[in-house]
Amino acid sequence: MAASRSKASAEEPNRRADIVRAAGRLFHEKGYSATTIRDIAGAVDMQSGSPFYHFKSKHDMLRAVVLEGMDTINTAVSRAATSGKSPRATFEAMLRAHLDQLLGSAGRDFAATLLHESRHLDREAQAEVVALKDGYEAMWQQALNDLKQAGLIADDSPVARLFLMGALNWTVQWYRPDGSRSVAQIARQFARLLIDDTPR
Amino acid sequence: MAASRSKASAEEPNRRADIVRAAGRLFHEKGYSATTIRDIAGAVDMQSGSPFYHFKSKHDMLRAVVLEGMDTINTAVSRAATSGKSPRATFEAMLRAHLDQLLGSAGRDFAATLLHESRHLDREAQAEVVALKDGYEAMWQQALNDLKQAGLIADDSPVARLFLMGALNWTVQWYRPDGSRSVAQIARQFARLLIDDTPR
DNA sequence: TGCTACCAAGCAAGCGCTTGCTTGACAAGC
DNA sequence: GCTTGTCAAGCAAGCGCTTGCTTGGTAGCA
Repeated sequence: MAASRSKASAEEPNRRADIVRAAGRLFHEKGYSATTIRDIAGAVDMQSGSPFYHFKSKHDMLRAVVLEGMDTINTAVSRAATSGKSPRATFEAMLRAHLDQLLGSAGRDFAATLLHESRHLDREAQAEVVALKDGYEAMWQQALNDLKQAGLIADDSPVARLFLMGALNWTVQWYRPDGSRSVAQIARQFARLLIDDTPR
Repeated sequence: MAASRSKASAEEPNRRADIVRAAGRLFHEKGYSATTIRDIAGAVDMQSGSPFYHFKSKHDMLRAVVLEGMDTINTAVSRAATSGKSPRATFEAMLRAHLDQLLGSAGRDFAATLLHESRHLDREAQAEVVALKDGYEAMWQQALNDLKQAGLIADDSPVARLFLMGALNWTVQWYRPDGSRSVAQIARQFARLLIDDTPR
């Protein structure tokens, strides 16, 4: 979104974006079903009926949050994937980008909601998300293929990709911003776990 | 569970267990908040007030489901861990046991609810689960330490363990029983991704 | 007779969402 | 310069329904 609008100044209120942000945070914290319209409205100092001026339903709010998550993570990882570095460096940059979106304060709530609450979307919106996700995962599959071609990994099968995506996405469950490990450190260590570049 | 009761015959009705099973399935399918007491009661042919004879609240049902999940997966993996085989074989047996509980028809719903709905427990029950989970993860940490000692992996740090647990637990999101890969095949491939036993 | 396991009915609270109306900003007409 | 009309962005109230849970009663068995 945000792209269809020409000016994105911080001056204008843009309450719609406020609602999406608040909804994202609450969906992430409490889950979609346990979050009420009154929670969301209260978080942006509105009456409980007012968000429906901007969204036609609660499902529609979820859709906005999930698509925002899909878009930002896709953009960030695409940029890393096409940075034109070596397969190994490209791969680690992709890891860092993915984890940044998932764990960083910027889009954390959107990405987490995307991962955990998408099933509450109606069939139509769900298909929309699946299509975007397929494209996203194809990008990772390509990265693994490149690593294999370069002789850096032994297995670039789809299961290997799912293995990796699982390890990445599960970080949401245990990563703490105030912990001892930075996102970049985790990305590097994950790369090392898959790529055996120490001669022996 | 099932241990605190002496007889576990299939003859006696044992409606309480029926409720736990139905609740587990529904919590897994729709999520805790989106599942109603009426859903659960209906699934076992009861009126909506009747489950409260067996459980004092909906939270209590969730607690029963989650503890059942924790218990069965812990038991299964413990048995694999102490089977006295080589570190490599033990490890793969543990992978298979974990994935069996997570993906097999037996305890799938319990395990999945444990993974995704635990946050809806009250603080008290949550602490109970965390304590059990810490013990469970320590078992995996030990397995990684053994692999490192045997020279089969390069990294046995906690991050490596979290990496592995993530890959394992994420299988819930993509595994399909009617798919082309069996659980045992996935376990083997996962082991190969971490252990480099092909000489080169 | 007493206990287990349940039903039938319903309560209070909270749910998503709708409705009719207000308010401030801005532009056009005179 | 003042009125008039339009519009976006809400507010205040509440509707119909669902929620988790309670209660009084009772059939069946020991």
